[in-house]
Amino acid sequence: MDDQTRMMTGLTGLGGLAQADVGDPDSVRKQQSLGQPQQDIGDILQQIMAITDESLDEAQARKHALNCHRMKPALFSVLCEIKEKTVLSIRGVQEEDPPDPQIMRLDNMLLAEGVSGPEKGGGSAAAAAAAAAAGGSPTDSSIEHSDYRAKLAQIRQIYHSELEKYEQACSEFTNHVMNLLREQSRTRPISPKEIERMVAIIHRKFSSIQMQLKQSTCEAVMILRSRFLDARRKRRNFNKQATEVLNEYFYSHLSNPYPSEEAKEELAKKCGITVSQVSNWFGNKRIRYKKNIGKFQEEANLYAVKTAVDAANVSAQASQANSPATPNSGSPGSYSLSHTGDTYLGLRSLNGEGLNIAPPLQPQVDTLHRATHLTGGYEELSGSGLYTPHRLDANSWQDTTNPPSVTSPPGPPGSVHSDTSN
DNA sequence: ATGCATGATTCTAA
DNA sequence: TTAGAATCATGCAT
Repeated sequence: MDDQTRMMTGLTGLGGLAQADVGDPDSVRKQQSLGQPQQDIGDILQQIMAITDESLDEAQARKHALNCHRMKPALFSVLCEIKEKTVLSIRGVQEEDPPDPQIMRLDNMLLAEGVSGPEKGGGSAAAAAAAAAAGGSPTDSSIEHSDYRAKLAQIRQIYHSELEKYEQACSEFTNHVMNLLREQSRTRPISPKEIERMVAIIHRKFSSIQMQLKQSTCEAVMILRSRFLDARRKRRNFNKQATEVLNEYFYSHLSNPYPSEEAKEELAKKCGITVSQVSNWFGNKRIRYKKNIGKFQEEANLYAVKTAVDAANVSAQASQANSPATPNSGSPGSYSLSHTGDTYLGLRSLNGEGLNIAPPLQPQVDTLHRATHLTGGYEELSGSGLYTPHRLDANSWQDTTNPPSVTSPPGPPGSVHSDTSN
């Protein structure tokens, strides 16, 4: 502060000199003549030296005298006006900038991710949904989810503490500058508008720092998301029960393994997975089955027998109950929703003789048929009158590249069951 | 470490 | 939009 005061005093001293010269026609003339300027500069330097020799009290007194000069406010106000009209008006045009779209984007994103919003915001809910959609067993996903939330909370905490720091630093700096300018406004013309502008400039500088913080926070969240919620990374095998349910459906609908939306929903519910996962599973299953029927033969046999037994049990129960109701209603292996007729129609159209089977029975029939052929057993079932032992070549979905029927697999030795029914 | 199994994604065609 | 096909990335058994 001492230096400043001294400097200002020095400046006022110079100002005093200048003022002494103003309006003196002689001085102008003097400067025009050669040799005179050096003389003046010498004088000024001498005076400066004299100022530095002044005591602090003297300087203070001079400053005070200047501050109390009756013309000072008027003079400063005029000078401020001139300043406004010249320098500041040039800059003023570009100063009223609209809210930065970049920072708005970042804000929105942080809000969506639950970083900048309320504590238990939509971000974690979105994360939960994403984690659930990513699949895996519920336990696993909940573990992953809590881990994800912990990390997100960490990011959030860092973000907020940094933001607070920036805001504090910003307000501190602003206050400091404002005080400084107010102090200086006593010794040089500074309009309140100018202070305002200075504050705005400071805020802009700090907001650009804030943007960097927001940007890096967004990046951190993105990385976290991709690491924790990227489904590919998080692939978990479905549990045994789910796979069993899906396989059961697949092999019992082998002639047309395209579950309807309702069936998919039911399967998803049963397996504790999403509908899209069911779709993925069937997509993968169909293509892999088709590519290598031989490899899936054993599995097909297994599920065929299993479903056939179930079906037989259900039929037996139904007949025992002497009820005309649909035989598979309420059975664990039944998918009544899916029997909307597509398979049935397919069977009818492809089987020249026409089948006299009610649609809900078709899967069991399908399975029974296959079981009969594949295992060489269950002949008693095939002759039960429920089913006519013609191979129903309804599984045309396999036709494109491979021999069509499950009952006549191309590869495996030992299973030379040619489709005699054809 | 390696190879196979498997769920998910992406691209294409219908 | 959906299924098929290819591919990726991970899980798991060896």
